[in-house]
Amino acid sequence: MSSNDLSFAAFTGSPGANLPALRGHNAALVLGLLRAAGAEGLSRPELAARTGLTPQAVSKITARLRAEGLAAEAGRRASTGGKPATALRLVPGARHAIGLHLDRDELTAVRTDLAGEAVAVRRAPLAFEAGAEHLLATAAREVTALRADADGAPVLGVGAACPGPLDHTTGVLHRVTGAPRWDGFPLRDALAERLGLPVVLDKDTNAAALGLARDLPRGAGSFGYLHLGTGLGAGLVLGGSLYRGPRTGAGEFGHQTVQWDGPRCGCGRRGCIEALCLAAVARDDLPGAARALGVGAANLVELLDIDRVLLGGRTVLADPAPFLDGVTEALADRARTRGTGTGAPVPVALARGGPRAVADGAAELVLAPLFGTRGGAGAGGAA
Amino acid sequence: MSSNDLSFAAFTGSPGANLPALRGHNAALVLGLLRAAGAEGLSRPELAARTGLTPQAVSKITARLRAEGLAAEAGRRASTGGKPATALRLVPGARHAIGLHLDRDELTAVRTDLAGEAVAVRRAPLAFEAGAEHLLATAAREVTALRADADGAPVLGVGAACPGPLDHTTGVLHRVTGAPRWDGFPLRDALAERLGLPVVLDKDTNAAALGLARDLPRGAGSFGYLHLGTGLGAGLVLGGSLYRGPRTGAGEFGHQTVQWDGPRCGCGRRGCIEALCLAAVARDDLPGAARALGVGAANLVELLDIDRVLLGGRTVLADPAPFLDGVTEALADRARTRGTGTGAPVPVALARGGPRAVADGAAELVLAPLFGTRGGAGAGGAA
DNA sequence: CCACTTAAGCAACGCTGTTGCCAAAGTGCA
DNA sequence: TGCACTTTGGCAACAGCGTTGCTTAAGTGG
Repeated sequence: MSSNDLSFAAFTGSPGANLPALRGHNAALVLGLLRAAGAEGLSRPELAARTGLTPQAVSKITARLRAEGLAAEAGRRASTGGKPATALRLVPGARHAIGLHLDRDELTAVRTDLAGEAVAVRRAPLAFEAGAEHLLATAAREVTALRADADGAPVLGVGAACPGPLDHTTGVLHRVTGAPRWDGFPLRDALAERLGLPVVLDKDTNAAALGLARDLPRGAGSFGYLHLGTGLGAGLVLGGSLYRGPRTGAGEFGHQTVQWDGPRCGCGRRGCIEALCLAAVARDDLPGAARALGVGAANLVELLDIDRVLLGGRTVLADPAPFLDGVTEALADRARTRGTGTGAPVPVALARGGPRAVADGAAELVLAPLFGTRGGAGAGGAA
Repeated sequence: MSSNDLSFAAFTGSPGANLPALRGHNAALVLGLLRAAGAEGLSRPELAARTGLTPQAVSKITARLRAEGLAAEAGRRASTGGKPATALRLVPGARHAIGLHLDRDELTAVRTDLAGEAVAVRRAPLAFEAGAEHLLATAAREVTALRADADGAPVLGVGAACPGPLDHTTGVLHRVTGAPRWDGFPLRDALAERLGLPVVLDKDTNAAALGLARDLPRGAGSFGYLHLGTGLGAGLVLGGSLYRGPRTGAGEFGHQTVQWDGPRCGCGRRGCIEALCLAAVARDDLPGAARALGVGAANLVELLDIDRVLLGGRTVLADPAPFLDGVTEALADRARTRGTGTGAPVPVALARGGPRAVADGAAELVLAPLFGTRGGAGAGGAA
């Protein structure tokens, strides 16, 4: 449909690889390294060393990227005994992406550059339960406003994030809690038609985790993003890429049992971490809520050998300290008693982006394919 | 080191892809499809459809595979209105692999063909705590015996599986429970030198899970393999490939908290699922043990959106029915209360292979790279 | 018997990264 | 100041990948 001449969607779809796929893979790889390097950029020899490609291949690839306007030269490096190298950097403004966070009561829309930095932000009230027309109209209005300011740089597409459950691959909503009429609604296609742009849909927690994964080295590193808002969910980044599970159902962190003879949860079972956590929040016992969260975080770290735990969501952002302390303590306790690996406890931090983490991450749904960041091992096929 | 002329380790190491990597990728892909197709094989047009490659490319690739002796023609298909297609199949006997299960009190060694089917099995008593020389000597004796019977087909290497924790990437053991002297021992390299073959080392649960992953369609499908023996561990297959975590620490299923005010576990914390489960086994309350296992399985399914749960390990194999029933019931209960996705409960089954599951899987550690089966997203890099 | 369909290989081709070579542009020692 | 050395990076020729175009083989069906 849309005029996206960047055919970088390497190794997508069918598993067989041909020359265009090879080219796209390497181009995305180089572009991803340039993005991670930031304004200082990377020299051709450095790119060659990191990719394993020959310097000559890197020269050809970067020449193509420069011709497309995606990369540019950025000064010279100090000499190391020979001709000084030319640094190459990403041209962030060459393309833009739009991220939409469709929350229950508010829409947040951002326009970001290629680096993923937000260059424009808009907010609007939203009543998710009010139905499709209201949502589509609001989204269209905000996206149009964001596009009006763009300085000619093409907008690649729109990433949309909303509370789950939903199916990322088809872009269809399932039973959104508190809004049963949305069940089965093809939100992705509806948005794409209304906005006239390609749309990618995902859960809010997944989008946020994908955005946070920008800080990781390529293809490595893992973390769990725990999101405590009106509910409790998680986004999992394993081996450098977002793990969605076959039905976009991964990250249902809130209904794990941590006290099997505990109080009954809304879901019908007992001792769910979400019930324990939210009950503590309701009685203003934030350390208690953090303890419950910490038990779940420890289970997560233990099961998936995760490097890092990041916290976010409205409830956490309103008063981060007790949550950070409580979860840190739970993981330190785990490190003391078990001491797997180095014995150093897994670090806990507040997720970058604050209240904009989900919207920023939603834009990343569009950008990630350009940089070869696999946003989802396990799409789960038929047959 | 060893003369492995099959350079199919495509896209290994450095992320940059070149023509040999492309070729290796496609060759492994085709070989993997042929393996999955079994004795009936697959025709060239079918391979083309499944890979997305052109029929001509498939012809070239399969011609190379036939020249190497890895594939062969296998009769004709019925005509569909034109020239009948020729079926191609894997030649299972073209190469062999050896799998070693180094358990605390017993060694199981298998020699398998390319299809992963065991063609020879040996067992020997083993005292893991007796130290390196005893272990290496026993392993060398059994491997030599297995190789003696091989009918000239090259043995690609040895996969070795033992109780964790250990580091798959370096092949070094950590603190094996009950045998502290093993801490830091480079078992993989010691075995490789003694046996004169390439060796891959992994946790027993990971090996078993990798072996079981053979039954999945390529690149899709996920399951958790729960192994209840002297301890309780798990192997995770996500998106069709084994997930080890950055430090080979994933799958530490036993020390997840499911009753945070429960009885104290050997690890120092409270309410670990392993403690609850083994205590129930000790008092011959298998349904109780199964219930504890079921709670953990439900947490796992919920968190990772897993397709299937497989059970194994000595304790389960000794009397499978109560465990299958208990875990099935726990997952059915979860499906009733939550009903994520289709609402159908996640199926539970006994892991294929029985007492040989780990040894068979260990051989798969050697075979998997030939077929492009990614045995471990997230090897975790430095920097 | 002949038109049609499907399978599979040969030959030419475009394009990938690679290799060999050389000019450019620095450093560092005499 | 000058010369040897190192490093960068482009040009040109090349090997090898899957692709395209065409031909032959081998069936089905009216």
